[in-house]
Amino acid sequence: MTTERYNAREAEPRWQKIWDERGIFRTRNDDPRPKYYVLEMFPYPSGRIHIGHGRNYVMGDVVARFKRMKGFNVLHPMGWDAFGLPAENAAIERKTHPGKWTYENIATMRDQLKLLGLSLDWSREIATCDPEYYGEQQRIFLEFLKGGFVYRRESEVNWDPVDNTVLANEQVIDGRGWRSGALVERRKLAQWFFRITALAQELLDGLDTLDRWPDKVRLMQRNWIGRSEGLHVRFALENAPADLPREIKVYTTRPDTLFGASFLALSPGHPLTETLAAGNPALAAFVEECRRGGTSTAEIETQEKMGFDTGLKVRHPLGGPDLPVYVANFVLMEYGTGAIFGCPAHDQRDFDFASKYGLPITPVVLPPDADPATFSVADGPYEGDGTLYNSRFLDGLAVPEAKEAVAARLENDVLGNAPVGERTVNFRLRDWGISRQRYWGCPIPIIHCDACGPVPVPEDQLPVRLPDDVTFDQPGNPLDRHPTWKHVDCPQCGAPARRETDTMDTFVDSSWYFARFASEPGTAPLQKAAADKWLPVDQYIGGIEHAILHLLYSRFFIRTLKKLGRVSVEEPFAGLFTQGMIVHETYKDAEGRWLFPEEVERDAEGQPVKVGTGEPVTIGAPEKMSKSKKNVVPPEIVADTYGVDCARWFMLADTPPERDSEWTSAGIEGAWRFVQRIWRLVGDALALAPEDVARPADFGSESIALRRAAHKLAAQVEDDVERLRFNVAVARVHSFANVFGDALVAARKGGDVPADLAFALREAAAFLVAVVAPMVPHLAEECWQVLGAAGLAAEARWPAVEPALLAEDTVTLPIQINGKRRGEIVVPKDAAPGEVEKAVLALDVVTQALDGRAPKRIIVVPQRIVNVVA
RNA sequence: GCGGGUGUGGCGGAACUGGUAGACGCGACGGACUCAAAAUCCGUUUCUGGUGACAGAGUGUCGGUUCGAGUCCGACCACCCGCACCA
Repeated sequence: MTTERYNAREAEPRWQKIWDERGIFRTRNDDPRPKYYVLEMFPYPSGRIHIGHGRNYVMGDVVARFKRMKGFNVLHPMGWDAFGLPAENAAIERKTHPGKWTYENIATMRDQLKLLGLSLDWSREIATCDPEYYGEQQRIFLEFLKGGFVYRRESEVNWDPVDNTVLANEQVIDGRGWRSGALVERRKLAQWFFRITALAQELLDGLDTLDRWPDKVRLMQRNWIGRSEGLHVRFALENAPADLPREIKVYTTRPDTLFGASFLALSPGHPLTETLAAGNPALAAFVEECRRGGTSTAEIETQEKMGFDTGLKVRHPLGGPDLPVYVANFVLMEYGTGAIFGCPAHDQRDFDFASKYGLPITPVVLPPDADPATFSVADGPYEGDGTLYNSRFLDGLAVPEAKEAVAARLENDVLGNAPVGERTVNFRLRDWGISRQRYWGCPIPIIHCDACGPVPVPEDQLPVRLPDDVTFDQPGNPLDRHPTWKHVDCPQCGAPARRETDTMDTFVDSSWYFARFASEPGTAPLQKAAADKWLPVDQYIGGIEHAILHLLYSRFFIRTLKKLGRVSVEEPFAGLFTQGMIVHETYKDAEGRWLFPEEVERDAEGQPVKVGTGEPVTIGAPEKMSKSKKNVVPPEIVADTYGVDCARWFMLADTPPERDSEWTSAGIEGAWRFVQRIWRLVGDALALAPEDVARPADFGSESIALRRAAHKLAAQVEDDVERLRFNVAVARVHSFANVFGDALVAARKGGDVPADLAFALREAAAFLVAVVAPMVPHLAEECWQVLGAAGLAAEARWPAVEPALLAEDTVTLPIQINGKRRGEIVVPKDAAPGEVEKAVLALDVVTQALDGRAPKRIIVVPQRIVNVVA
């Protein structure tokens, strides 16, 4: 059989052009079919993509194409997360404009994505740096402001004193500015915040409804939100001067350990600390020392507990001894009330602190089965459950009961004119600071007036556009030093005022873009009807690195938009999938310089050497593809040598999609062989059954066997793709190809092909092509055409499976003797267990094993297995 | 430190709610076709012993539940990820 090779390089652009010309991936909102919204996290236009970026787009594309075949009206859009710092860096380094750089990158990357043959509706493409998009975002900001979801307060930033600029956290390396190398300072600036904490409980509860999210991501969000239940306890200050407050409020989740308290500690940022420090240079110096303490994780981890005794004392609320008040470096201002009581016997941090400063360590919780006479915490605190002792009225109570007893008691005690204790729910989640002292972002639509304060930009003046005439030759924010941009009159009183020069965190841009895709091109960016039609996204696909921030912010955004009546859904993403990365070996030459994969070849002995020079090359472990390590594969090279269908097939095969997958030349060659094999199988089938045949009434056994395999394939792959188990789907296609290939060999040997077999062969070919169409769409079109099928494979329906062909009438049961497999037996599918038992006992292996004795027991699991216990 | 996950041939990995471990692919080896090569096709490929039919062992380690465990339970080891002084 001679069939010409499938020429991907020629076919792929041809079919892409046809798809494009016929606009078959354009989605209409008035299409009456049920909707399905597939979305891959949109990319940042950083320059060029490599093949590693392609994996999630290909996965999403398989889902999109599959769902179209299943009869859904599919929305599968693409856009650009186009604001952000790299554009400003590029502007500085290349003396270009961030917008120009960004749009050039978008053009390049759009072409690269198109090369992959993705079934995207490009008519809905957006870039977040488009004034139409960010103008709507400014409108949303003002609505949030009106609704009480935005506020302004002082907050610390990283300040580079040499470059005179604010640094993002990732620009601070070992406490120094990444560009200047100067020691970074903490400075307070007035900044805008989204009140995400107001929705903390809702966002937590909502996780329970997201049953198509990975448990891992839900857990990460749950921990991030960090709900805890505890008590606010007000401690009365004993010997405080008149100008100080009368009390200190602490938050605790362990009120049961109150009798074990030996000190109170304030955060260095606590208002009382600041008041005290104002009159106490030694304390002021201590606070300063705490503040200098590094911000990096390693530094915090190793930082020693430090305290400063204020000399103040507080009264114990339950009548215990008075407690000293310290300022301590390990107490966070941002969590709880910024003040704690320390119980060294039952908390590691308090234990460390008390040990260092010689404070009493009194155990009050006795572990189960411990002897109160001998139990000691000298070696370390006990943080587990147990029974209270050394605790007066709490003695003998279990920890939860003791918590309850203290809460009940303190709620009724009064200090001043309020209860001493108050039950509180606390969250780790902080409000979302969105102010960025940057140019390339969405301007915050506010005008600052000396008389009126911050005033919203009036609706008819939106969008507040970024000025184009900016320079990056000096440090700092170009918006701030622009000669005219920020000087405007106050919309309220008309007096000269200043624009807000901060722009929004780019996480704001990505918190609603999926809603923008819902409205048709050329219409308002956020339309309720359109958003309600399409949201939530049915299948969202992206990297695990966005498990918390992007996904949590988007959830917050959609919930808030719902409260403001802009959308009707509460959750943006009904289904979430986090795909693994593509990794690749790394190569270094003798001087330790990184090499591109195409610069490396194998010499006669199979040793890796540098192309041309033959010098030896060291191969490093597979790592995430990255420009800096040069272990990248450009999509163009793959497309030219093998075709993108091979790349798509490779990215779906073998490795489960949630795991990292290694790109290898052997792997892509295997994909290439299989793509050719499908083409050959279809050609061979057509050679044997050139004419379209009507469905015969009866089928011979070979035809039935082949049809069974084909129908089973369609049913199984459907199930696999629904569950995003692409690697398993690929394996099933391979298996079927083996069965199909055998059937073709047999048919060729058999001489004339009868009508029933001809039908079965053509059907098998059509099923195979349809089933692989979502994965290798160009090849599928080519096969579809030679099969003479109507229309495009991209518009075909998923094969209709005949249930009768899936049902087997006999079943092969393995026979175990004492749990070891010793044979098998073929029985009718619905054979009665008694019948099976009788047949099994007659088997040679069984009679030999029993040797005349009666079996102790026989377990017959219908349609599964038989186990004879001898 | 806390939380979560993973561990199966030379490699990537299959195995539905406890029921034939190793599907499928890669690699390797042998063979066919060919003047030769490429391509393609066929066969073998968990380990150990045996020419062989076959026997034994085997899913990180140790133990348990069960007629039966990769799957469930307990303890441990290794690696990966997230959070990290959150009171």
